[in-house]
This record gives sequence, structure tokens and C-alpha cells, in this order.
Amino acid sequence: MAEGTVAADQLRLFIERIERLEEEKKAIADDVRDVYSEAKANGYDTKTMRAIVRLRKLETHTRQEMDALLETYRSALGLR
Amino acid sequence: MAEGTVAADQLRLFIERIERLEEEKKAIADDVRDVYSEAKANGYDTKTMRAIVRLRKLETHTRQEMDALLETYRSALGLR
Amino acid sequence: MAEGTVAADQLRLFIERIERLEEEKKAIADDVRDVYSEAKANGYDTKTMRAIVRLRKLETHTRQEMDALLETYRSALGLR
Amino acid sequence: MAEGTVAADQLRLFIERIERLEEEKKAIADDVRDVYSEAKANGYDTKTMRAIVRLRKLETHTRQEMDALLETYRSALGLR
DNA sequence: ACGTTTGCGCTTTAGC
DNA sequence: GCTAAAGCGCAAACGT
Repeated sequence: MAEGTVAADQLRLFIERIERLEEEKKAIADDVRDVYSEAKANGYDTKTMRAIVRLRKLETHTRQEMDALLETYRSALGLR
Repeated sequence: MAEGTVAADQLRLFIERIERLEEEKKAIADDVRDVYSEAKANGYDTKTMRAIVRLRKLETHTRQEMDALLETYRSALGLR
Repeated sequence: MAEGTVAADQLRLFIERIERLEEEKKAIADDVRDVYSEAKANGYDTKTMRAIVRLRKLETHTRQEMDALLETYRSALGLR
Repeated sequence: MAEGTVAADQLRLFIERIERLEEEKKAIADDVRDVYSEAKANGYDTKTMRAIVRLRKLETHTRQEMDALLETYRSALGLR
């Protein structure tokens, strides 16, 4: 079998793995939508919920960034 | 137990389900990145690969639209 | 003068306004780079500085998001 | 006054200069958005406009690369 | 100087 | 239909 074919097959496999993963990702995104719909059906305000999720994510990021900054300080000051 | 507490618990569960799903989604996105990295390590150009994935997605979408249109025609014409 | 020409002139003016603004934006981005360079020349660690700027921006966003969420609560509960 | 304080003050000034510049940058980005909105209100398709701006920027960039190459040749040949 | 990695801006999509 | 947020691609910045 020619080398070109091997390479083409390998590339094809990479592409297919990516496409499979992206399908999974989309499926999960749909699940998220479903949860919001279910919450809405139970009388919750989705706009508020989205704001809460966003805020909590932001707080997590801030916390992680603070830790990272501390690490950066240590490195910059040569502490260990 | 007060109704407010029940509602708060339920809301909390919805939020947690969403956050869990978003973590899964992020994990898959990371996997996609890994596949691109692996492909790059095997000598493939990731930018081109991304273009291919995008194109194939578009073609899939176009194909689905064509199928939908065909269905519409069938229904309109009473064919089955 | 034809209408088509008028429209073309108007579009051209919009495009040029945008391009002018984008040049200004780029100039400011260059200024930011210069400040980092100057700080580096004064012995400061730019990586740490960037982390600080990023953290402060994140904290500002978190604060704004908290305010927005509070507003959303008020609206959702019909408070005013 | 301690040296540490001086350094802290100087660092603080650098950070504030950067933050001020980034605010200006954001203000200009908002102006750009406004121009697109105004163009849209006048019946123009913003997506197409963005494509035009992108294309012209690319052409400018290509032109600059050509100029730079010419300069390189001049230097290499000792022409002036 | 180059390659890798991360941050930033843009585009597109989803919600209202 | 418009506004806003999420995802993606690119480019600059860091480390080797």
C-alpha cells in the first residue's frame, strides 16, 4: 500500500474522531437547553438562572486567577 | 419544611445539573484540542484540518436541507 | 447625480469611519505594549503585571455581574 | 520613605496607565459598533461591510509586505 | 529565532 | 429582528 494512502487514512481517522467529539459536544449542549426548559416548566425564570450560572463561573475564574497570580509572584520572586 | 426551602433546593439541583453538563462539554472541547495537537505532531496542518471539518459540516447541513425540501415536496404532492 | 452613486458614497464614508477608528484602536494597543516594555525596562515582571490587570478586570466584571443579578431578581420578583 | 513603597507606587502607576488605555480602546471598539449600527439603520448589510473592511485590511497588509521586501532588497544591494 | 501556549477579538448562534 | 453570550480562530507573548 502506498504511503500517500496511509497518510490519507490517518488524516481521515483524525477528522472522524473530531467530528464524533463535536457531535457529543452538541448533544450535551442540547441537554443543557433541556434542563433550562424543564426548570422553566417548573416556574423558574431562566434569565435569572443563566445569570447565576454565569456569576458562579466568573467567581470560579476569579479564584483560579488569584491562585495563578500568587504562583506568578512566587516564581518572579524566586520563592519555592 | 418551608416551601421556600423546597424551591431553593430544586433550583439548586437544576443549577448543579447545568454546571455538571457544562463541565462535560468543556472536557470534550479539550479532547478536540488534543486530537488537533496529535494530528499536528503527526505533521498535519491543523488550520487546513479545521477548514475541512467546517466544510464537511456545511455539506452535511446542506444535505439535510435538501432532504427536508424533498420531504416538503412529497407532502405537498401527497406522495408517500 | 444618480441614487446609486449617493449610496456608494455613503457606504464609502461608513467604511472609512470604521477604518479610521480601527487605526486608533490599534495605536492604543501599541501604546499598551509600550507601557509594558517601559515597565520591563524598569525591572518589573510583565507576566505578573498582565496577571494583575487580568485579575482586576475579572473582579470588576464579577462585581458588575452581581449587580446585574440583583437587578434581575428584582425584576423577576416584581420589586421596584 | 522605603524603597518598597516607591516601587509599589511606580508599579501602581504603570498598571493604572494600562487600565486607562484599555478603557480608551474599549470606547473606540464601542464607537465601531455604533458606526455599524448606523450603517445598518441606513439599510446596509453589516456582514458584507465587515467582509469589505477585512479584505481592505488584508490588501493593506499585503502592500506593506511588498514594501518591506523592496526595502530588504535595497539594503541587501546597498541601494539608497 | 522558533515553536508552543495562552489571551483576545470576531463570528456566529441562541434567546427574548 | 435585535441584542447578548458562547465558541472559534488568530495573533501576540512567553519559554526553550
